Amino acid sequence: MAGSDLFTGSLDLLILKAVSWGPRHGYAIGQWLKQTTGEVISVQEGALYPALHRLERRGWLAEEWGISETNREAKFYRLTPEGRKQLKSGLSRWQEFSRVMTLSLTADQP
Amino acid sequence: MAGSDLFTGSLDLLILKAVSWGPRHGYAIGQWLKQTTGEVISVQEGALYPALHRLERRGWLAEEWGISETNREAKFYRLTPEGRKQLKSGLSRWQEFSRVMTLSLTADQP
DNA sequence: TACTACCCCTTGCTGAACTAGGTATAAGGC
DNA sequence: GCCTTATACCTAGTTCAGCAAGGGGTAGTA
Repeated sequence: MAGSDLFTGSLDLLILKAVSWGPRHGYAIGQWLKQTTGEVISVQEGALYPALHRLERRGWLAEEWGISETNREAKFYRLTPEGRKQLKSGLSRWQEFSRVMTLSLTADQP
Repeated sequence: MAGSDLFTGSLDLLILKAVSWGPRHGYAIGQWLKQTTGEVISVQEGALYPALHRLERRGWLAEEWGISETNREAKFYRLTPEGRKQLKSGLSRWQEFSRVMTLSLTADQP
């Protein structure tokens, strides 16, 4: 399929979700993805950071330098109001999509 | 997200499913997709036909000219043994992916 | 001192889907 | 006979997400 283990387009949604509880820096977002999705969805840094910049460029995220929990410089991403709107619509889009997809894939001969 | 309403990579799987009951020509596959997925997943012909050629090139589909139900020339696609194997693994891949995706997207603050 | 974990980034490439066109035939209405 | 609609196939050019494979630098620890 596309790439190795991602259905393209899902990463943006996961990122928005990851920062929905408050500002987070890129590396922490990557860690969260790794933990919650396990080996099923693996996101490389070469995909993660460009995605963050993309979402920032669209105005869905806002970035700000700060200090991480381990006392290092880190760029924190915060969900903008527009980003929260996109998260909401993206969630319902996902639900509709996965519902229809599963329905089709388990359908009997028409 | 990617494109307008597809999660990239799902089309191949849907096509394999569409021909799992027996040979079907491209146009009929498009009609089936339109019917079962409604407006949620819209597949343009400009995406469908290249996808069919792609799957044929991979050896997952075999093509053969024939006559359609409406008495026209049409190219029928049949699932090869390798294609059936791919359908099976694609299905479980989808289940795993959608499970993890939904889990992550509905997760509470960690 | 070396090593690991943390934290950021880019370039070049592949490939799926979109946009926007094109050709041709059968059936049915006028 | 002619026009429209539905059927049935196709391609070229573009966009853009993700991958592979690198890069740099800092804090803490052995």
